Amino acid sequence: MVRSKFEENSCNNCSTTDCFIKQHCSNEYITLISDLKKTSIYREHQYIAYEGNTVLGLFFIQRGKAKVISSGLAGKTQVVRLTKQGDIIGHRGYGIEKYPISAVAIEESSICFIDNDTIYKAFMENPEFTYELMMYYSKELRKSEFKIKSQAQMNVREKVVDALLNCNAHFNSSNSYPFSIQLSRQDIADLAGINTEQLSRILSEFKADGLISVSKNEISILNKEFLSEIISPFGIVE
Amino acid sequence: MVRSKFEENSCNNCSTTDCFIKQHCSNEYITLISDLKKTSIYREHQYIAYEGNTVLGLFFIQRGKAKVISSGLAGKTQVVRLTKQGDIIGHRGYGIEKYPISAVAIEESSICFIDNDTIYKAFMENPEFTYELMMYYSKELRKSEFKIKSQAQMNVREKVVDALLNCNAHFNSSNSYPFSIQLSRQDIADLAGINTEQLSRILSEFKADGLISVSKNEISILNKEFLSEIISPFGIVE
DNA sequence: TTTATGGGATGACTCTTATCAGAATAGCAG
DNA sequence: CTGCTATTCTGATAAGAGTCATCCCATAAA
Repeated sequence: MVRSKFEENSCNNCSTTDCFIKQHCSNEYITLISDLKKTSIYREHQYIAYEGNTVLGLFFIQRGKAKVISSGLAGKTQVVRLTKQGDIIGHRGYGIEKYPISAVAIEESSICFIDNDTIYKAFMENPEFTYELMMYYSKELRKSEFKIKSQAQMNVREKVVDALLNCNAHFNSSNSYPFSIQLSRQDIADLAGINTEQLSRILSEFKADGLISVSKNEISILNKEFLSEIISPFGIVE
Repeated sequence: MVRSKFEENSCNNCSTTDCFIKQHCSNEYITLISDLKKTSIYREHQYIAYEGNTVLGLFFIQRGKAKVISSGLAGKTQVVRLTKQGDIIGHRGYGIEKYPISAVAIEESSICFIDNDTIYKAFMENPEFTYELMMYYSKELRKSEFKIKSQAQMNVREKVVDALLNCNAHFNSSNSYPFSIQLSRQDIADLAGINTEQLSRILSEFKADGLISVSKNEISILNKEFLSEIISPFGIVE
C-alpha cells in the first residue's frame, strides 16, 4: 500500500478513480484544484473535522475509511454515517459557519482538503460537478431519512441488523463473504443507536443462529440474506 | 385567498417570492419553465406523491402545506418532514426510479410540477440554481441527521418538544405566540416517532405546566423558550 | 510465568415506553 | 337536542430496553 509522494499530490496522477473532482470537473479545473488542495494522512482515531469548528472547506477521502459522529446528551455519541474512499466529508456543514459533526479516521486515511473559495468557483464553472454533488446529497438524504425511520420504529434486534448491513454496504465493496467488520462494539452500538450491552446480547443470539461468527472479537457477516430478511419489512435503501 | 387563474399559471406573475425557480433561474428559464410546468390544487389529505411510484419530476409548493411520510412496519407511519410554501417535494427521489416517500397536503395547496427533463436542463444552464438547490439539500441533510440523533437519544418527552418546535419552525413564519398547530395527534405522534397515548400524556403535562394550551383539541404553543430549554442540551438546528 | 488492563459478555434489576382497555370529549347528522 | 362516530385522554399492565455489577478473555507488561 505504499504510494509515492508524487502520486499522492497530483490529481492527474491520483489512482482514486471514484473521486468527484476527477469524475466531474473539467481538466482545467482538475489542474487548478490539484494545485490548491491539501492532502494529509490521518492515523486511526485521528480527528479529521471537529464538531463546532469553523467550516473552511470540503474533505474528499482519497484512501481510507472514516466515521462521522455527532455528540448528544450525557456524553452519548451517535455515529451518523460511515465513509470510504471517494466519499465526501464536511458537505453537511457546507453553507454554514460551524461543523455540526465530527469526523474520525477508522483506519489510516489519505484525505484531500479543498477550501470554500476554490470549491465555490468549481461549482459555478462546472455545472455537471455541482449537479452530481447535488445527486450525492440527494442519496445521502434518502439514506438519512431511512435511518430516521429505523431509529423510530426498529427494535434493538433490527437496529443491530441495520447497523451490520450498513457496515457491509459501506465497506464490503467486493460483496464477498464472510466479511469482517473492523469497528469496535462501541462504534457499532453508536451506529445502531443502542448501548454496548444490548449489542453484545444480540450479537450472541446472531452467533448462535449462525448469522455471524466472532473470532478474536472481530465480527464476520456470514449470510447477508438472512440478516436482510430480519429488516426486510422496512424496505431497502440504496 | 382567491387568486386569479392568470396569477396561478404564469411564473412571472406568481406572488410566491420564495420560489427557487424565481430566485435563482435566469429570466429566460423562468419563462421556459413557466410554459412547461403544471400547477395543480390539492385538497387537505390529498396525496401529492405516492411512495413507490415512478419519479417524473419535482414539486414546488406555491402555496399551502404538506407532510412527507414514509411507511414502516405494521402499518406504522413516520412523518419525515413538514413542508410549506417555497419548499420542494420529491427532491429525495430525484435521481432514482421510485419515490421513497409519500407527500400529503395538510391544507389546500397549490403545487407546481416540473418534469425531469426540464429541470435537468435548468440545472445544466443555471449553475447558481443548482448550487442553491444543493445548499437546500445540505440544510435538509443537517436537519435530517439531527433528527436521527433525536430519535436515537431523546426520551418521549424530549421527542414531543422536538416535534412541537418542528411544527413551529415550519409553520409559524411570523414567530408570533400563542401559535396553534393544525396537525392531528396522530400526525404529531408520527412526527415525534412515538404513539398517540404517550403524546397525550406528555401534552397533558405540558398543559399543566403552562407551556401549551389546548382548546377544541387544537394545541397552542404559549412559550417557545421554555419548550426549547427542555431539549437545549441537544443543541439547536437551523 | 504472573499480573494488570481493557474490551466484551452476561445476569439481575429498574425504568421507560408500548400496548390494551375503557372513559371522556369533540364533531356531526338528523 | 339526541344519538352516533371518531378522536383524544387516562389508567393498568406488560414488554422492552437501559443500567449496574460482575465475570470472562485477550493482549501486553512485568
